[in-house]
Amino acid sequence: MAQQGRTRVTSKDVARLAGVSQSAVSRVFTAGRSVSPKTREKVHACAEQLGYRPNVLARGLITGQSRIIGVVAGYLENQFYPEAIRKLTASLQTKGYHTLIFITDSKGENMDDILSEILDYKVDGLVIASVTMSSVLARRCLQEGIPVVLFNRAQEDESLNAVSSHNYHGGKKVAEHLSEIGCRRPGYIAGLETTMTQRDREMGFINGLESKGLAITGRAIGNFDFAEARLAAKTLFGRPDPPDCVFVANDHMAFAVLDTLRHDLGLRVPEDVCVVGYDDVPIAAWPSYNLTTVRQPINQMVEETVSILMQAIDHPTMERRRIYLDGPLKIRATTRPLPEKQTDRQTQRN
Amino acid sequence: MAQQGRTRVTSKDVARLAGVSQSAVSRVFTAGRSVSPKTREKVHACAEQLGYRPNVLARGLITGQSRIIGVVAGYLENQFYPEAIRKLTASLQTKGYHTLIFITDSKGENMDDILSEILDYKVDGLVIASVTMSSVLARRCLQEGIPVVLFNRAQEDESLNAVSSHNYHGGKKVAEHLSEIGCRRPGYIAGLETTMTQRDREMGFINGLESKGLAITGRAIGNFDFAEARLAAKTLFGRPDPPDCVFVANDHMAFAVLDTLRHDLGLRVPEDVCVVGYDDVPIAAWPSYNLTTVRQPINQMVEETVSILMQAIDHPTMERRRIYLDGPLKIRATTRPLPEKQTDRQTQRN
DNA sequence: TTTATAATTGTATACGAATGCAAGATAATT
DNA sequence: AATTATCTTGCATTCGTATACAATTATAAA
Repeated sequence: MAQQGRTRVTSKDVARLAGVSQSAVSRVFTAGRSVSPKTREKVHACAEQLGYRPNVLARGLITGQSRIIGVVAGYLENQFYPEAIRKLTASLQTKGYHTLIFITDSKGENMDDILSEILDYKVDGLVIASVTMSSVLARRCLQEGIPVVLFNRAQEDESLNAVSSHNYHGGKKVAEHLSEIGCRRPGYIAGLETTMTQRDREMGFINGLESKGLAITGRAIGNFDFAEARLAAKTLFGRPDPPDCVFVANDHMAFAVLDTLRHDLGLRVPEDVCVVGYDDVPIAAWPSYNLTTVRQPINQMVEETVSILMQAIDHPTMERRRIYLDGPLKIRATTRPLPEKQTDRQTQRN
Repeated sequence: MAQQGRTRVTSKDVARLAGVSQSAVSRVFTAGRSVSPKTREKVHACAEQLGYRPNVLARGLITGQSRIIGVVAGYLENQFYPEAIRKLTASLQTKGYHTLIFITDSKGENMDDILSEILDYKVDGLVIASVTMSSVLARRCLQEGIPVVLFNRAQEDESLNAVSSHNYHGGKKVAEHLSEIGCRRPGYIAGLETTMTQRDREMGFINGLESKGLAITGRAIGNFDFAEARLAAKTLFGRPDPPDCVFVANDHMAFAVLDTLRHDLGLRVPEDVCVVGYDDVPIAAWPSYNLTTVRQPINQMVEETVSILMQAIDHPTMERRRIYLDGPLKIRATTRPLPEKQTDRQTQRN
């Protein structure tokens, strides 16, 4: 009774109208099948007249391909993710795929349930952005032959494909830049400690500093959250002998830090403190922030992700791939320009 | 050959293992079917062992319900939409539905093609955010019995459900507030002229001003775009006798306007110019902006949207509903506080 | 214990489209 | 014109699950 209004037009209806068999209609709508021009034309006309389009779900039942890619994300407050999802969706659309979105809470607690639901849809592939999945689930995907790509998160699990920027290099570049412009007391505001993204960025930063004879003088945890990052900034800069610069694990937190430095603590950026973020989301270029940051090569990342998915779908035996893309440091106005007389400062240090 | 790796577990496999019929297995996984406790338990155990879960697509073929809701959006730069999508997805997830996302370019040019693709998935419902759809497509949805909800966009097409905030009221509130704090030369920066959202906000603003004896003294077009809004602000405030306040058709543009006023034109907000936006996205509360704005009751909007969808799915004959929700004006720091001696200014005006 | 009633189960079929196969129609070859 | 090779086409079956129907079993009533 709930179906009353529906006028489901099927291939049979078209076939009847066109005076051909159902399989003829099917062939007209399947690329690479041989159909005579005459039949093709007739079927197309009838299909148009009835408003017929093949039922993707029924087709998927036969071909075993749903042409759906699952995308798991939480944490959409960080502009990086909507941006990534948009580009991913757009790119997949051109390949004839569509994205089924699954939202986890930021912590990714319900991740496993969510993923079970995804598998119910027999997705052809899976992109996981910014949340952890249990290795049990990972194994299930492998077993079911569903390609998985971890996006913007490296993972211990060696069996999964992954695409991310080279976080270690990025962190190192930040260290070198801050050193060059004469900063001597670097601070660090960390993201979620459980993520590799966080750890790699910090390690790169620490090692980069070390090679310049520097070390982190203060550290606080922002967990990739705006409000927590504000608190972290207050803590870090509230004590005596605060840092003269700070690397914040991503842009989203860096905005919070900038706001806190300027509006709550009355510090000037970059005169009193230099700030560097990571991601280069569009907001970073807005005049209010004009943030120096490491750019994530998001277009390439999306491209690689799609490319891996397509290949893995065609060749299930493909060995897993891990791609790390380098992004440039985009220098804007939250760090000082290279000083001419840097040596003055250098000597001061001794 | 592409299927090699897959171990598709079907209800038949479970049935065989459990020593029951396929239909028994089906009944165990279909709510409200009568199965003996013994069978249920046995089937559950076997299903678990094999890792079986019903194929949603195959199920959908029979029941005519895909449990997929299509969501069409473009313009994800505006934080309002990721936010809305997140809440919508989360809410639908709790009802056992999932969202298939379709991205249009901001102008919504490929809208009709996109929508055709959506219909191929036999979605149970459709949420359209911020883009226009042709009435041809609208009619097709109606004809196929697919409920459509326009989200945050009113539309001429009377046949479709719609949920949005009461843009006219919102615009009016802004006018009243600006008048109360003593502004006398209001400017307006418009969104996309083709949208009702834009028109309603402006009409409300104009009529609100009128009732206070005021009128718009300057107008420029930002088309809901950050860069265009910056240009609009430059134009509007670059000429002699510029406005002393400006209502910007949404927050996303308001940030651009604020940045331009402060960083390019050297104007102080709110001392020289007051600025009001629309949406109250999270960024509006960030210290750098601290924007006075009309709040969109996004939670209620999502709730209503889901509620309409669920009802329309259960009762296809339901008459279409249009919901306009009022949101409060959230006063922050881009408008002056109520002046004590407002009468001084009043007299100046004459 | 017998009969009436309800609960459970299996059988067979349908959903809508794709495809292997064999038959029929066309075109190419001699 | 006869023969062979190539296209097209329809028939029948399949994908994985739900469901109407009939058959069976368990339960309640007599």
